[in-house]
Amino acid sequence: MRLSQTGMGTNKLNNIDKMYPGQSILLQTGQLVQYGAGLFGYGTIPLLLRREIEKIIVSTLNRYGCIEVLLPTLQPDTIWKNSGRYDHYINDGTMLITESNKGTFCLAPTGEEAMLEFAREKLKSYKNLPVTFYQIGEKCRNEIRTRGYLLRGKAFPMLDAYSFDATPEDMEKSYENVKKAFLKIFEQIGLKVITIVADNGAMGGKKSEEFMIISEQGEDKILYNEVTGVGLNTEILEREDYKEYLKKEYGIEDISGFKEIRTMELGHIFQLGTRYSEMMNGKFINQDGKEDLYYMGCYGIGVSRTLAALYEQCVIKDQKGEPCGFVLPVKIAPYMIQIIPKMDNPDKVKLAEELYDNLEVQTMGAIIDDRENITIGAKIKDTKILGTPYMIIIGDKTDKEHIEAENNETGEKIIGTIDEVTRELMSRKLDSMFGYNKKEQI
RNA sequence: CGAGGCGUAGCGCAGUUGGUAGCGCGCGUGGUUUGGGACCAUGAGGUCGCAGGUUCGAUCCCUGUCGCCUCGACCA
Repeated sequence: MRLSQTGMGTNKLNNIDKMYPGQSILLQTGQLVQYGAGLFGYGTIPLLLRREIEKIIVSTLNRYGCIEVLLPTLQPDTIWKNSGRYDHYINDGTMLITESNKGTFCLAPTGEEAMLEFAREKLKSYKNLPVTFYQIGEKCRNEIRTRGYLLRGKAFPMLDAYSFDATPEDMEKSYENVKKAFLKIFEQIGLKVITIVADNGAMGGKKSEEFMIISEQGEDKILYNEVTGVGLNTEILEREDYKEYLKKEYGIEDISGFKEIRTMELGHIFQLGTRYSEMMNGKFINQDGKEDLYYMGCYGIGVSRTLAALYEQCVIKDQKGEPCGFVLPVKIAPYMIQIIPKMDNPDKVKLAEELYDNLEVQTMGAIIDDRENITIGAKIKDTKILGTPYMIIIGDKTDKEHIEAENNETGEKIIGTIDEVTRELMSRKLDSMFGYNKKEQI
């Protein structure tokens, strides 16, 4: 990418939001644009980073046997009326609708209804089961209170997966399968998550767990045992039968050693049982030739929330301790290297272009900062604004035989000829990718 | 929906005890610069969120309204 084509000027940060420094930087530098409470536009780097997250989600779920599909966000009101959730979602203000001369349409806040319609067409026999379908699509929820920019928005990309099984035992297996996949996904993205027990009340199933990262920026309070790693959402304690529930479903007997901590919810999984199949007539033909209801599970990851969490985790600080930008992990950074040529020296520009072509051919993802009349110092700072992990300055001291790539996080320098440096960067990129592929075992 | 805060240039903010506005950064132009956020000169850019009211006159005071942020309530 040529920075001269992006409209990016130089950026100076002011008054960074202490609560959400990462997203504050994105907004101040125009990488995120706010249109209203909970409504955001994405600049190219956050968008590409979001795609990287989505790629990890898709490739992992596929490896765990799930099938990707895509459902519409704009849906006819009839499917919501059929499931009986139309009034509920309209009354509590969550679901946005739009009237037209062809009837009323709903902007889907979640996907159970549409996915059940989709699945019912195909999963007519027990021989078709088990199946887990998923999509990554835009969800719309008119949240009564948005919060933390991307962390709780009104329109946001979400992964939602739905499993269909013939028996409760199989549902349990599907649930555990997706749970394992989710853990793998967050591991690959580079976020440390814990799974905790959640209240399944609203969804009406048996078990429910949340994927949390421990963070003061989160809006959830959980009880957590640091020694055993067992945690639960405090909302559980509102259940009258919470003691029996924790013991029976999760084997948790004593919560006296649990401490209250703040967390950010990135994913949530549920065993739904037959609740939705009952409401929407989700049936298949069993071995005896009779109709049975699907046992379902549903599973979600907030993609934009995960993106926000990742950015917040990658914030770096200057000497004064003030947030000054990001360094994204090599594994997932849309662009690995930023090349900064000395623009008034035609030879150096030519060398920089050669290096840029080299890196692009190697598909490493390179940015060349070919903006005119911006000092090298300012361009160096801007590599941190974009979060590029490495930079290479092509200045007076640089030539084909002597190039330096600097790691933006550690300051470490890779020095060598243009080919040597390219090769070293390439191998680091491959290592970061291969590193997790190698470990991956189902 | 309850409580609090804030709406003034693209961004971050001053300010006017009422006389229609400034600063820093950014942006345009000319020049000098170019290895860790350069400098000089010179410009462009704002019906001070919106609507009423008080007043000779409102960005400022009053009322209403809309928007945004935070805390709470809520949250598949």
